[in-house]
Amino acid sequence: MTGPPGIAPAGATGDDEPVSPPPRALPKSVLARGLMLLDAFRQADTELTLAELCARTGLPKATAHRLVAELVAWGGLDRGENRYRLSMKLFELGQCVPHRRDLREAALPYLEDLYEATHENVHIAVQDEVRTLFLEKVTGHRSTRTLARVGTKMPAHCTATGKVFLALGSPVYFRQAVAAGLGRTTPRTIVMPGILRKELARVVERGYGTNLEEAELGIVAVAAPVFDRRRRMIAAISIAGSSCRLDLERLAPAVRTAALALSRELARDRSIVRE
Amino acid sequence: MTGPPGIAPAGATGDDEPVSPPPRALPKSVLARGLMLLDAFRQADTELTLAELCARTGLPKATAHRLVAELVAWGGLDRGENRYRLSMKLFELGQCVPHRRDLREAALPYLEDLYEATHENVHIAVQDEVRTLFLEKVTGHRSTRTLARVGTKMPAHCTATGKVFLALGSPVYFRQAVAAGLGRTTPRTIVMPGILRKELARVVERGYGTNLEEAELGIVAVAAPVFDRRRRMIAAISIAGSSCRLDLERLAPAVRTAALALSRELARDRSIVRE
DNA sequence: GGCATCGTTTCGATGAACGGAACGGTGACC
DNA sequence: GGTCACCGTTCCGTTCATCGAAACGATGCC
Repeated sequence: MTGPPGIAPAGATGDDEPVSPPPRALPKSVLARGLMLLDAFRQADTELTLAELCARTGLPKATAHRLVAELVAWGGLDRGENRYRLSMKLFELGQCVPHRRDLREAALPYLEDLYEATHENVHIAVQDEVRTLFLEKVTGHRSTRTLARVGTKMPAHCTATGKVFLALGSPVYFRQAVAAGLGRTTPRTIVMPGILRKELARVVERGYGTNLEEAELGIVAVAAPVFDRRRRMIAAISIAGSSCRLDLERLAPAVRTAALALSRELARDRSIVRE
Repeated sequence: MTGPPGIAPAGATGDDEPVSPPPRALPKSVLARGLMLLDAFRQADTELTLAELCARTGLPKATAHRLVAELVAWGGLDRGENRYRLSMKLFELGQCVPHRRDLREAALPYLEDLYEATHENVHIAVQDEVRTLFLEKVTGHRSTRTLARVGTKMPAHCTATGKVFLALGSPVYFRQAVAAGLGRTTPRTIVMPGILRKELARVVERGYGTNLEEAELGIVAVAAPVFDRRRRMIAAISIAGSSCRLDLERLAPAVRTAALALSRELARDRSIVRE
């Protein structure tokens, strides 16, 4: 409920709550409340205390205590001296996600080939809402450190993989991304829809997308699309590294070739098709 | 229901349930029931229908239906035309598990080095109860296909990484493993506790463990321990591949060196210490 | 020693959860 | 095309699991 249950806000005595508590409507269902607790770990990873969990979820102490105990019993949380953290069981569960598992296993050899040729960061990503989600990242000692992490999402409009999705994936991606706002993360981020559209046209024309320090200063990337058997784009492969070391023009064919080979393999045997 | 609600088959009134249903005590808690549904996907990955979920969990249809709907609303399950599957959100959640994330990120460059030198399967694993859990696996086109998959567990006594844990990890590992039974998976699996103990002594002596077709015929492996800053073993690195191509004696120093370098790095900066 | 904050436990009121039963749709089989 | 089997979905009266304020004990800080 958005409206506070009391009388109209302008009333004299009725203003009991001093504006401060943003009372997220708590889900009534026990299950939903328990799952909120898991969600609480997603932004601030590391460990959380019971009090922190209460603060993040808005649950009363007693309730959170009970539910957390149940999550620990299930094995989803580990507790260490008044601290809770996500447990290895959740990692195992996450690895069972079929779409991700099959795609990773099929892609990894190609990613390794690219890594070996460049020794830079090699990714495979899928589209998730308006963001690009990194399924896997291969990196080494000689690779430039980047922000991209496995399992995290970045805005589509400022990443090479995301741009490929915006250009070659479902048209709704572009609309959604613009509607969500083209946030600026570096001075070189493309924030004007018109310019982005031109850029995406170039992606279509060339068959690959680039990122010229648009997500992170000093980091450039090049990405190519992976298709399923019905020519629908399901993933993107990219190489990212230092802007002064990477020659994107030269790398683009290699990335495209890898993506093409993976596409062919996917078309051949398994059905990594969304429904 | 397996037992028809009619009269007892053999006559006597007391024997209502004809032995067949192993009535797992259903948890009363809603949260635990909901989590059971997620667990149901762990063995038989891929997709499940509502009826299959009921069969696996023992939940009544109406209850499962309600809870599944809630899991879908949370985002943990995707539904596609009367089919449910684990969603990408669970993958993301699994990637937040701090222990696994930090260890993987620190280890990956060393795994890549080993991969590049051998082009065989390179793993990093931790110990989970009596099994060895693969946190990461690097593999390529030229690598021999093996059973080991990221996020899955294998018995400790028949894997190279597991043996290193049994030999150099907490002494309870060995006791637990023997108590759980040394199951045979190939003719070369070591199933006698005495022989295993001798083998583990050799691991201590040499500083690395091997697996000579003990988990999978035709596959051999060599593994070395990774220590935290307090010299407690927290992981193992291994190389696995075809028994006719891999020279374990020659690879062992490389694996040990990588594990040692990783141990030093872990001791240096981050605290990947179990509480 | 007082104070703040933490995690834990208690317990009676309450309503969310339960699940048997009924319903509508689909595909296989005869 | 009629029947059957099985599916997912919805309904609804009963009840027991869930709730959370309050009290409690432990801990650390001023």
